[in-house]
Order: sequence, then C-alpha cells, then structure tokens
Amino acid sequence: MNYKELANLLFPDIDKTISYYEEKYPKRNLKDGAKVTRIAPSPTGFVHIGNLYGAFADERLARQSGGVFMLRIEDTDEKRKVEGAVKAIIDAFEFFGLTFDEGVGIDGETGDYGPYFQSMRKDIYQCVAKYLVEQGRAYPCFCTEEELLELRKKQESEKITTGYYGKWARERNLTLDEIKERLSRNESFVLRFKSIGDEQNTFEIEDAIRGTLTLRENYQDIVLLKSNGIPTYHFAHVVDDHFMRVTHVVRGEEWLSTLPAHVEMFRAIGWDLPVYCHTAHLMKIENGNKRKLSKRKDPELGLTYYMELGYHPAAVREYIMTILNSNYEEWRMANPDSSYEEFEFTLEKMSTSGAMFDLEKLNNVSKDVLLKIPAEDIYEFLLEWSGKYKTEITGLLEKNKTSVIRLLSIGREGNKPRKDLIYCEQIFDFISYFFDEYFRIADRIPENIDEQDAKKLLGEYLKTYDPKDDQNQWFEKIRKIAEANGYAPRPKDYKKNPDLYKGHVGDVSTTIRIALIGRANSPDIWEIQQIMGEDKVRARIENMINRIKV
RNA sequence: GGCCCAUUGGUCAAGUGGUUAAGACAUCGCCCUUUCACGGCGGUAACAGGGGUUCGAGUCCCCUAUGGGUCACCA
Repeated sequence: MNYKELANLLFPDIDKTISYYEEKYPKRNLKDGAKVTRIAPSPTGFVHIGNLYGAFADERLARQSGGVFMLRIEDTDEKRKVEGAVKAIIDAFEFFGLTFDEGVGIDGETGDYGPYFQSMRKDIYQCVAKYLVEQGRAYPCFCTEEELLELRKKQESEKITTGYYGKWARERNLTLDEIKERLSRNESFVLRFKSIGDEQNTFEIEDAIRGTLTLRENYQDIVLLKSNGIPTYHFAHVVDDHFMRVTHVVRGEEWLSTLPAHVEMFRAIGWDLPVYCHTAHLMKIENGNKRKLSKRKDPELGLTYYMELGYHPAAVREYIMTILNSNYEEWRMANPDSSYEEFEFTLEKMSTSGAMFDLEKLNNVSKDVLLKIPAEDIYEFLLEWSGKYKTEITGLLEKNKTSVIRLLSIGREGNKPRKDLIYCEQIFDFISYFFDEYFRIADRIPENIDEQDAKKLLGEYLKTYDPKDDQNQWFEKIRKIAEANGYAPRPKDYKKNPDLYKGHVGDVSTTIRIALIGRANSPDIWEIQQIMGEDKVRARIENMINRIKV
C-alpha cells in the first residue's frame, strides 16, 4: 500500500504539514513549572456544579503557577449545540469568579493558539489525520451503521469484546484500488486509527491525582474523523491539547477508560503526553445509592439552581475549595481572613473517590462566608438577585434600603456574631416580617401564657413602651410587667420554683416578639424595634391585642 | 457481561508499616441566655468482609462484596 498516495487521495486540499503548525503554535514562553490548563465544555449551555469543581482545579493550577487558563469550546457534535450557550457558559463561570486568560470570550477570541472553537480547526485535525494516513496508522472505513450493528451482534453472540479491531477491522485491508473505487462512488467514510496495541498487554501511566494507573493497551480502531470530516472528542483532545500546549489535562474519571486510546494516538504521532489529572465524580444519593451527578437527571444541580436560590458565589467557591482539597478547611481555620488564592492548591490532595454533594455543608460554609461580607454588600447582592429572580420584592428592598441593611446587621458584630444569613431566598424570608406585605403571625404564643394574659401583657407593654429607651431600660420594663403579672423576672427563678410562677420573663418577651414579627424566634427585638420605628411597633402590638378575642 | 477506578463514623475526610484512628458538618447532652442563633464543654458514631506478608497492617499482596465509570461517526 502506498500510504502517501492514499493520504493525498483522502485529503487533497490539505497542503500544510505538522511542522507548519508546530511553528505556528510554538512552545509557550512561560517560566519553569507554569501550568497550562483548559476547560473544554460542549456548547449545551448547561454548567453544573461538577463542571465548576473541575474548572476551579484548572484555574488554581494555572494561576498559581503563573500559567495560562483557557476556554475552548468542544463543538464537534452538531446535536449538542444550543443557541446562546457559549455566553451562558462564560457568564456562569464568571459569576463564580472564574475568568479566562485565553480562548473563547464574549467579544471574540484572545490568544495565539486559536481558533478555540473546535469547529474552526478542521484543517488542523485533517493535517494530523493525513500524517497518520501517511504513516499507515489511519485508514478510511466505509462501513455503514447497519454493518457495524451486525458486527456487534455477531461479536455478542460469540461472547467476545465488541468493537472494530484486529481481524474484525475488515476495511483495514482495503487496497488502494478498492478505496479509489468506493470514493468514486461517493461512499461516505470515517477515518479510523489503526491500533497496534494488544488487549492482553498492560502499561503504567502516572496520573497526577490518582498515582500510578495500570491500564490495558488500546486495541480498538477508534474513529478519528467522522464522515463529515469533524474529529471525535478523542482525536480533537490529542491534537488540541498538543497544539495549544496544554500541560495538564484535568477531566472527569469517565475518560479513564479511553485514556489508552489517547496515549496510543500521542505515541503514534510522536508527541509528548500531557500530565493527566482525572478527577472523581461528585455524587448524589438517590434511593439509598450513590450516583454520578447527571445533568439530565439532576437539573437542580445546574449552576443556575444556586444562582436562583441566591447563594453567594464566594460561598459556593469556598465550599468547592473544601471538597477540592482535603486540607483546605484546616488551612481556612488557620487563615480565616485570607483569600482562597493564598491557599496552595495541590493535585495530590484531591480525592480519588466520589464525594457526595452536601447541601448542609454548603449552607454551613455559606454562613461563615457571608459573615465576612459587609451588610451593605449583602444588600447589594440581594438586590441584584431579586432583580433577576424575585422582581416582586425589588421595590420593597429599594424603598427600605437603610432598614434592610440594619436588619441584616443585627448581631453580626463582636466576637460571637450571629450567623443567620445563608442565601438570598432564605435571607429574604428571614427579614420578611419587616414588610407589612409579608408579615404574618406564624407561631403561637407560649403555652405558659393564656390569651387573656397575653392581651393584658401586651396592653401594659404598649403603655410603657418608649422608643427612646435604651436596651436595658426597655428590658427592665418588661421584667416589671412580667413580675407584676405572676411571671418570674428571671428564667432561673422559674426553674427553681416553677410552682411559684405562671412562667417567666422569656415567655413575656416571646409574646411581644410574636406580636412584632410573628415568630417565636428572631434576633434581638429591641434592635428590630429601633429599625421598625415607633408607629410600626405600636401598630403591630395593637393589631395583636385586637386579634385576641377574649 | 468485559475492562478500569474506588471503598475510614450519617456526610466531607486526616492517615504513606508502630496513633488512645485527627478535624469539620450533621446529631445528642450540658453550659451561656428574655427567644432563636452564636459561642464553650462533652457524648454517640468508622478502617466493607475474608485470607495472607510482617514482631506489628487502616496502611503492602490476593480473593470476595459493594459502589461508580466505560464499552458510539456524544462529549
């Protein structure tokens, strides 16, 4: 077989050689140890928390080492393309603080290693494909889908490994004349890799996360170019990551099974391998079983889910860092005020087994993160969020800016600050009592207090209420009212002698709290009252008195 | 089913042949306290199972089990 002739026959228009591209995309001039990473989503527009997890690893690796972090769009599959997806992807990553040094951007591409859309790189792939044909390592395969299906059935019935390989790879042996004839009939074909691997052999490869992997050699004649001339993921990965001079390929563990094929391709072309970093999947629990996060089955795990609930990007980022590197939490405790960028991220500290995504933990992390954000900023974030996802409250928030900020600030100072705020939806619920439109009596008055007493206590409270009282004066008045009505002025007194009292001052203050905010639990009511102002306070107490029909 | 990867409390996990097997979240109890939080103290709770190797195994090897991934002209 004259491979050279075959190559020219198959790719008559490809006149560039690999060395042309080697020169066009030279080794990057970066300092020693600089890592070049990329994320390479397909343009479905859907980004989920697992993508973010991987992207953070890429970003940290690159930025920490003075390298390059880029965005490449893997749009080799027409069926997966969604309108506006690229912008959605970029926006989502940017929301969580991820920006790119190179590659696809909102206003076009940046960088010298493009194009960064795979669909625009056809010539580059075909050039490498042509080279492989010349070397006798790739060949056209005219098999139809039906023929392939038939082959599979036969292999299944014989209980042998399915696929196109070895003696089953019939069209490996096509003569040049046969190929010419088929081409002249305009038969469509794919370009297959001619594997020289042996299923029985194993080889070792270092994975930066998992250590030494023992894998079987590839022996399948995988498809390099589809019949439309566009490469499969496998071939595109090899070509792009080489010419874009990517040093570290961070990707999910689903690629482990095709790694042998990628390795064989790199070797066949004569290129060095990148450092592979196969991350574990994030899992979820379903019916008691762990399961890979799936974008089809778990739309709630899309990034938009968190954006809609109003999780602060810094909180999501902080949580992801804790599952990304096992020593991050420890570092955080030692460096509570440092930026996550000061943490030294390492691949060795990444988990090799799939972590369950833990919403409880996210919430916990979020509380701590929000505590460090000034109330004014949280207000702005809340406003921005409502503008997108809860427009009906935007007006309220704007009208009551000062009050809202004060409400968000209650008890956040000092060395034992409250951690009430988690995410916007929850935050609004937390302060919603303030707005008459959302205020409602949700809890019952304490069981130690009957309705008649409640009415009386509230009446007396209203009489003595003076917004000018400081917190101590205010509470002393409540103590007096409590005592005068048979309630212990201190909870301890009641505990000691429960028979002497109907209840204690806490029961009285809870009654006032319910009248004011409708709930039995809340931050300090004196502070809330100062924010509400005298009129609103009096109105709510009076309303409660009137509600009680005794 | 073949192949590959994984397996320490409910969850995230430290651990690289000798530890009373860390820590965090959750949970429970107590303390603080006008409620709830916050905070403090304490508790319950784990090396999937079985064989080896070794003076000694969570750590190394083998088998089994379980979970996951993958077996496309999808990525």
